[in-house]
Amino acid sequence: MSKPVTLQDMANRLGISKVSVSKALRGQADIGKVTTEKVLALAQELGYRPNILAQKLSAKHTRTIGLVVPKIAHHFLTQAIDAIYISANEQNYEIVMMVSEENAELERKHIETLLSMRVDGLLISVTEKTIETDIFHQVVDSGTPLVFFDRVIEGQGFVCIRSADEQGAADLVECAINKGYSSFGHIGGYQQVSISKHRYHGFLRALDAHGLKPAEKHLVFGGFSRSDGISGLDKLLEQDSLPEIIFAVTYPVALGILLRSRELGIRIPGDLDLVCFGNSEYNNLITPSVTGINQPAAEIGTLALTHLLQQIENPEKAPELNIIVPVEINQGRTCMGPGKKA
Amino acid sequence: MSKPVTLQDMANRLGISKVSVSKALRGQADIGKVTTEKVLALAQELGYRPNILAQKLSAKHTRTIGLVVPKIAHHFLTQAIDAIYISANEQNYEIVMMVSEENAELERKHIETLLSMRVDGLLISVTEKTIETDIFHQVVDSGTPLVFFDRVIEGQGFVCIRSADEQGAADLVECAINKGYSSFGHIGGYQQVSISKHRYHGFLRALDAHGLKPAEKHLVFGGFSRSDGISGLDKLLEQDSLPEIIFAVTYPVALGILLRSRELGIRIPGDLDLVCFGNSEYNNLITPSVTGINQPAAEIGTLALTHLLQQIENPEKAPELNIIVPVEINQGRTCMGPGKKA
DNA sequence: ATGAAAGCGCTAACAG
DNA sequence: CTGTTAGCGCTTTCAT
Repeated sequence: MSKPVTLQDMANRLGISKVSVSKALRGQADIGKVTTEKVLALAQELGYRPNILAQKLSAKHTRTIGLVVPKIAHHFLTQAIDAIYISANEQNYEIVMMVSEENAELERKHIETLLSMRVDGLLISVTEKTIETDIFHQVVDSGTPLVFFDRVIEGQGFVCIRSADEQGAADLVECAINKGYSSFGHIGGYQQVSISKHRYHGFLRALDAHGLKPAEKHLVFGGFSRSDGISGLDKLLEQDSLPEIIFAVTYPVALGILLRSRELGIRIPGDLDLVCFGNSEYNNLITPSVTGINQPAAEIGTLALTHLLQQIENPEKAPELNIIVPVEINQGRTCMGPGKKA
Repeated sequence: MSKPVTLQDMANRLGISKVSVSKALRGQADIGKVTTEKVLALAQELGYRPNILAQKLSAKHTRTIGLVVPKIAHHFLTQAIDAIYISANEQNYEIVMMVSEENAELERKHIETLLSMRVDGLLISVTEKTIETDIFHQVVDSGTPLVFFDRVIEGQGFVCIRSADEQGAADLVECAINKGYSSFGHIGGYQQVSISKHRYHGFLRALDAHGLKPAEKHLVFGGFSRSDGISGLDKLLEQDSLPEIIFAVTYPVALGILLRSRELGIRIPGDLDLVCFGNSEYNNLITPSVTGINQPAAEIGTLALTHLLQQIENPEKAPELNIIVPVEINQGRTCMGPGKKA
């Protein structure tokens, strides 16, 4: 209930000026040893805590970086966030994270707030519905460094760090082709989102390289979550036939497919096979484990932070940069070859 | 690169005082309609963003609450954090989250920082190693409302919101007893942490009620993560016999046990059965699904925030309060009765 | 309806 | 070595 102790309070008690107190506290060389010690002792005694708000207000930078993510209960993001927090802590930066809840308007609002907080830079993974990009340009134009990670916005001059979505998808599909599959379906994400587009393109590219083509009716597009996998499979089932194998845009979507197929008595693998982009720490405990892609989430998070800090310390405006981190296939049991059961 | 626009800048442009600008921006009634409109238009044009630091510095409260968690890649916490963020957003509060990484010193440092930021209140889930509690008392004594959730500190006058750890554990063990088990082991957490103690006590209570007692050699205590489950099972295996069933203190520990047993060719269920406190969204996809406890993570998070805000708005010092949210058993396939395979 | 003055707590610049 | 002055950007009196 008591008001926090201020520099002035301490100055009064010691009969010196608050500037001296401030200097002593920060160990500046130009203050007498005795004075410094007296100040330190009093600070200790009174439980003095500097007001960071005031410190930041009078400083040029805040050593705070804003982090905007679409959600946190998401395996990739959770890991990336974790890594970002840990490295920020090492570098003595604070993170202020805001959750956009896959809502583009909220995302915008959060960015405004973060700018109002005068963060030194912004780390953003966009929502699955983000279309307008003017706010991001505003950010950069106003001189605040910005780095996108995972869900990025490419071709507009930004710095982006992401998984090798297209290549990974292509490799995965190629791997399935080599096992003998020829009829592919895709349950994909909204096409305005970079990762959806890349993964879909990788899928098409690999098929094309083998003279294959997916049937229109075997393509479904929606969101990234389990429920989208469920509804995606339902949509596929409205058609007169199923593909041999489905490529799901995310791991949660694959799980949705798994769950729904189980409810409907469709055997995976066997009746229908499955690969997806992504993985989870639980995958090797799941039956069947899904054949998918490991994304280096922590690495991407750390890399994004590193590049952001670099921009912050190096105030020239960064040119467009696209860093694409390679991914690897994780062999599960949902892609064993056409018709084969695990 | 351009300096942010300030009230003064706008005042100069309009030839009025910055006070008027400030008032107009906030829609105070005592400013002329035309002036207000001119101000609003200019603000729009210039992309004015209030400096939140300055606003907070001159305000009594910051509408910011500090959140300290031991980690984020943890099913319960992820969900609780998510809920906290969402309700805070609804109430127009900002969350500043810091991750203590299960490190008591870092936890302390983060709390200091948060106090220095003049957060209006603190939400804390302690590390698995937190022993010293003086810092928490300092917080409360200094008049900053504090609410513990999940991993709480009881009996020291704090406000705590947690799952019914003891009752849940007792119910779970009771349920196993009713299925015919009589030989129980426990892979538990450090006993200074509230949830470890409660779950262990519930375990003992249920056994005791049926005249049962665990063998010393079947009790292992450590941390809360998968690796602790692995090493815990290894320790148990050094003994001359295994219990029929193990009660694991957390879901990750149970997974560790599952993984290790699989490596060693110990069948679960069958050779060894298993129950645990906790669950995950993947549990019904895992083989075998673990019989465990559903914790209302979102509810606990929201409740914690609600109580904190209540304290913030109601400045009397809150008396000790322990809210215990009931949990429920989730039937999996690792506790089907002694000797039965799933 | 508008603004001058003072203050939030701290730091940088410059004197003494 | 220590202190004065000024300023960070905003809000709250309190006059006018």
